[in-house]
Amino acid sequence: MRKKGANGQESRARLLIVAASEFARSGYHQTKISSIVSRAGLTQPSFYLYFESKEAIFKELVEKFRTNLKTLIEGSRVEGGIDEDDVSSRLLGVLRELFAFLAKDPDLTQIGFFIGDDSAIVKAEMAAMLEQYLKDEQRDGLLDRECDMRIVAESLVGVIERLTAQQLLTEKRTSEDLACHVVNLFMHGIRKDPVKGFS
Amino acid sequence: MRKKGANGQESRARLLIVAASEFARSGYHQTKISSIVSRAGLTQPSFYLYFESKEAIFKELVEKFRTNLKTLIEGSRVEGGIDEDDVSSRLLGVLRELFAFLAKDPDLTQIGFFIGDDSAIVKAEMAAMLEQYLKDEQRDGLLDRECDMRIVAESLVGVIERLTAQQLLTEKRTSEDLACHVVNLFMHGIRKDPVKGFS
Amino acid sequence: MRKKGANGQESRARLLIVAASEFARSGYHQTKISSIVSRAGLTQPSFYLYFESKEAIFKELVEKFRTNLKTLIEGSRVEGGIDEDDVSSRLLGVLRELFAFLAKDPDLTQIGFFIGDDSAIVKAEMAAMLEQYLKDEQRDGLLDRECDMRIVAESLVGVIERLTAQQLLTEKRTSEDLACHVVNLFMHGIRKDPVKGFS
Amino acid sequence: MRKKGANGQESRARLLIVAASEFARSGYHQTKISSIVSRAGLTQPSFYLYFESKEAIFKELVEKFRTNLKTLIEGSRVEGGIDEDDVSSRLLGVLRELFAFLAKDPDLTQIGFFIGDDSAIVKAEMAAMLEQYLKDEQRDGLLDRECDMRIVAESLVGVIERLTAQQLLTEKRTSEDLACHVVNLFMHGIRKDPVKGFS
DNA sequence: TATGAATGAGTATTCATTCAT
DNA sequence: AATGAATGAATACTCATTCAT
Repeated sequence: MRKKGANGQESRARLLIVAASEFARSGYHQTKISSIVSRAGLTQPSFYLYFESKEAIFKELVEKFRTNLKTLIEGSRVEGGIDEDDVSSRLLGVLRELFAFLAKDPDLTQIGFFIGDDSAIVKAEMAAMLEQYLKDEQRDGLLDRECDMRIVAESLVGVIERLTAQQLLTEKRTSEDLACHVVNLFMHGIRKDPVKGFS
Repeated sequence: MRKKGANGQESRARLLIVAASEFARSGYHQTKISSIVSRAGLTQPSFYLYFESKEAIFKELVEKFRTNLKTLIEGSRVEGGIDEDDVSSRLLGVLRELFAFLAKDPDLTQIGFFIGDDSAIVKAEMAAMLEQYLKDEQRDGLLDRECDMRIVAESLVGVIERLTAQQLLTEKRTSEDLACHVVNLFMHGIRKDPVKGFS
Repeated sequence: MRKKGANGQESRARLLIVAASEFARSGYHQTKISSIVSRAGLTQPSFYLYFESKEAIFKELVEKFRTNLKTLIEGSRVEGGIDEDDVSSRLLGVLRELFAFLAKDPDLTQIGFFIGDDSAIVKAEMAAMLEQYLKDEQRDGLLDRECDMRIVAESLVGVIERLTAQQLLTEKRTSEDLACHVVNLFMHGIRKDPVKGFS
Repeated sequence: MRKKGANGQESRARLLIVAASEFARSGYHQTKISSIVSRAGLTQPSFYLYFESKEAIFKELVEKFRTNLKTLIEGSRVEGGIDEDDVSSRLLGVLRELFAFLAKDPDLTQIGFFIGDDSAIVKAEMAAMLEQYLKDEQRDGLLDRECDMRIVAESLVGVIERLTAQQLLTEKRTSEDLACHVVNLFMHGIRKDPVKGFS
């Protein structure tokens, strides 16, 4: 039987969870230490037992998001893309994983992908990664030679960004669902009568 | 001969311009009244001669953006879409106008489209408008029946959002250029060998 | 007719005076901004209208003391020492001026000579100055060749320091009085039967 | 074999030593309990096992200094002054002992003689003691009748104070050396051609 | 039209100290 | 003898806003 808060790591974890929720809802500046600690059942000085400053806990959350994302990307390079023998399937795999990742911890996604100052960097890295992927497929003759993959990659990031915020985090659509739609859109466009692969 | 700053409307206008620039660069909370007035060559009390509060001037800027946008959209319904007899051309017209609008006053775009709390509403309205347009074309048999135009419209907004922030406001690409690329992407996708109309 | 506090420079001056008094009585860390402003009839934010920080106002006071002292020393080199034709008289002149200076603004003396981190430097400079003066007189054959003027100068500073704190600032003795005693002590010592010049 | 720190008296002693070092270096207010205990290899609650408060441990150190000093003075009355048959030798003995005492435990000297609020009292007592001694010699006709021994004693304390801080604690001079210089200075002054006894 | 002067309300951070184990 | 966890109380500093002129 354990006393309330007798375990420091538990308190630290609670603070992280509550802080993520507060930052996600109100942003960095609006979020006050006092509300974090009160929701975590602690007092202000206790906060400084576990984190150097407000900035420190925020950075830790951002870093957590970025690390998770990096892990995902590195893992998917090896595993995700290779076993599929079809361009669309490969792209679908990539997007499915991305959306699934972004849906897993909404607060963290909000912070790392939308609120944090680093979110611009995160998206730039994501764009660069996608651009590389698209150019590889293009070089293999599997995608349209005429396309400017720079623009396509940026567009893809924009789509992911918006659908995540509007459909995924609001739970209107599943990551599976969104991935399919985006692949179709990007592969065939919306002209009449295209040959469909997924729907 | 007029005393320095003796014209109130001039001071008010200067404050609006400087405030737009500050808000665009630093966001709402980071921007201090003190820096706005000092850049405008006034003192703090003078600010309150023209605006009720910090929030008021910000809202006025946001409102200006929204009004401009509404004007654009209403104007383009009558004029823009009708004279073209080709779907792609019509979409191109719409996007060209949108990007041109977003490029015209970068500070205002930053505020109304990215910073303000209302930017979510603006984008939602834009998505709704585009969805309606796309559904109209779809009903006329000019676009793929299978497409979920809700998702397509949201994606289009995402693309506009990101390309505006990354390419348009940074002056890497022109609005014309971006409009072409987006139309191609959305009309044909990136599959190999699509029939192109614009590039 | 002037409203209370309508003059900014007056408020600033009042803050400086009150702060000097508080710092002198309680030291740097014990002195709170809140007590300074309340004694000056202002509120906390007003303090920051005139001074960057608590450290800044303290430094300004220290600097004021050091500047005053420097002015005194430079002035006395030209004027004070030259017209007297007797070693004792010259030393008396120097000490009289020093004590008079230290007695003039007790709070400032307390801060610059005893409390501030720089007080060590001030005293070291004073010791160096005195050492130079003594060595000059010694070179001219007017003081004992055997004396280590380094030690004498340090001792003199120690004496000034203590007599200032114990006798001068407590108003038990005048600067005139103290200067005489110190000159006698340093010139003749306390042995029986020395030839006296001042008493 | 003894467990690490299992001996309470050892921990207490360690705390005293570390605290003395910290207080001496940084002063009372700058010194934090947290740094004392961490340097002593303990935790904060353990501190309160041995001392009531921060003030308590500081006072204990001050008291230790004062007790040591009192012991010295009482001892020297009996021993130091009597066997010498020369005024200068007796004063030399007193100063030698004082400087030696002040040099023995620099941290403690720093605290008891310079930092603690009581240091003023300590010095006042020292001044009183010296004044008494000087007046005794004066009454016996061994020192100049004209001298105000109050001032001389205060001066002596000032000299001791400064030379201790500048020369003794910085190890530039030995206590023996300083005692000689001070005796010479106070006995003969710095006039040309005095009869010397020590140099 | 403009401003010099002033402030109310708020917020992150620090540190000595204690409780339960 | 020792500690992990927690806190009460205090303080420097910021900023939007107002008053009297």
